[in-house]
Amino acid sequence: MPSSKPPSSSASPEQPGRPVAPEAPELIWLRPERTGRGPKPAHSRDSIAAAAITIADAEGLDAVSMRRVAAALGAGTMSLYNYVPKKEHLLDLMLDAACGEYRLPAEPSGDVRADLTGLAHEQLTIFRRHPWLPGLVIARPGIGPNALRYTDHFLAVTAPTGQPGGTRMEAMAMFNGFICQFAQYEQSAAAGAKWQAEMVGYLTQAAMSGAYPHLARAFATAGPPADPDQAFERTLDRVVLAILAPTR
Amino acid sequence: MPSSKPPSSSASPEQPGRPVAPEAPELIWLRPERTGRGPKPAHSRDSIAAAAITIADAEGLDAVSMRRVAAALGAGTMSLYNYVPKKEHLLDLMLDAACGEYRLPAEPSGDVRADLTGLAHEQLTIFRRHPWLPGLVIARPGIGPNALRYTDHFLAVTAPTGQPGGTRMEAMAMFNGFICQFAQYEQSAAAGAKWQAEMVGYLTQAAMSGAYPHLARAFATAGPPADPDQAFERTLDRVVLAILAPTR
DNA sequence: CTTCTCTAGGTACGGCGTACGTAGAAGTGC
DNA sequence: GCACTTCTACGTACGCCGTACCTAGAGAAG
Repeated sequence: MPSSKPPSSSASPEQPGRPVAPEAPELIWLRPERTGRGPKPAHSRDSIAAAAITIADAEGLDAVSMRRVAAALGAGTMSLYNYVPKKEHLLDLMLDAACGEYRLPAEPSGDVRADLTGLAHEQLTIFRRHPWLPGLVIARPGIGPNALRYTDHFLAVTAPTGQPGGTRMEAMAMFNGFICQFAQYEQSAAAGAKWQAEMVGYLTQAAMSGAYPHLARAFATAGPPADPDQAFERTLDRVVLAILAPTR
Repeated sequence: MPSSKPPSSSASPEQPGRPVAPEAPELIWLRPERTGRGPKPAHSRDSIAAAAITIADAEGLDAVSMRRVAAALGAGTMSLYNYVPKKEHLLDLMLDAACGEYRLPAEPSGDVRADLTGLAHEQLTIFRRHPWLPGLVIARPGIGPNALRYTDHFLAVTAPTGQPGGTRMEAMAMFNGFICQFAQYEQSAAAGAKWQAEMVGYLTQAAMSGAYPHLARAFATAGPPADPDQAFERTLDRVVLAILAPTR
């Protein structure tokens, strides 16, 4: 990072007499964390993200409110807005901080299939540690420095396929989407036995009603509830296969 | 639907002297819409869902609040709670009502690949009509009668693969997940030119910083912005391929 | 007819995101 | 050194949210 200025925005000349903020960028990653003027901030983006993640891990994403996070930091509610102009940005910080937990090898091994499988397991591990994370990954682009490091790694891993960059980005979206979905399914399964039982009862009733013959057959021919880990491996295999397949 | 009672819940004998609700089911589809006693309701689940969908289409899912929906129906806020015990259930109704928009052929053609491709396009069309829908589909199981009709159809379409029911359900999750993700990406792209420009600027800056060499190379070798429709077809092809592939 | 259940709807509570204003700390330019 | 500028901290307040709880009254069941 040689220059501290965001590349000088040559588009709007900016009248010199107007000291007002030129238009603060919407993207939090374009806002400098510190400008150097004024009193030293008592907190950092990292500590804020860490506090928010602690709350989310313990009580879910809904429990993460500006008030809660500020209180956890020992700050006044509105002080938080000096660091995080909108709550949306707080989620961005959480997402990127979580992406910082990836343990990525410096170089891909060259075995694309093995690298992707390993990456998927790493991702699932992190998702299990932070149950709220899949929801964020699905909802937001994921663009902070740590997320970019992940993206870069994925591109490195898939480079041997010879596919163009855009295609590999699409593949990454598919890959991430699958893992998010699996993690969320796993959570909802673990969530409530009572709710689960209710749903199973409802579904079998629906299947037996005759209105959904194929669903009924699928239920009838289903064996034991199927090990989730096996289902993950099985479907991951197919996703990787789709990624490795040559583009039509 | 021969019996109006949810299959008699043989588990809890239910003391006859207690007139209190036995434990209302959490699942809205297990609650009868009408019991027959008392005054006739002024609204129906369908009309409520329709009102909510109208609001969501026009102003986004965040604009759908119990107050807004009730007002749109000309009802008092709290009256809505007679039909929809929790807001969560309102979302369930919306999701299922939207699933009712599928135009599904009575029988699959037998060409699995063609059927899946057609289904994907139908789904994308509906998602484009209801931008809030992918978010719901990703977040919730989708279990109402119309959603089950969709599930049944998917199982029918994929029956010729000879895969067991569970595997085909996993395939459906992958299939839906991909289309949701694409639809959401499409929306965010269409959302704001200014935000878009900001992000492109940030990303190119990041790529040029040297910290993300593979990302930089992908940027450098990228041609024109790539037609989204083509990207959809391309990735859909791979998803279908993954679905058709034999399980390891 | 009596009784009991259901519906409509108002009021109120606690929590949310955040606009706005004030007070004071820490750098900058003369 | 000093005024000026710019930043931080934080309290107050507004409008919205989901929804618990309560009162009336409609209408089927006995």
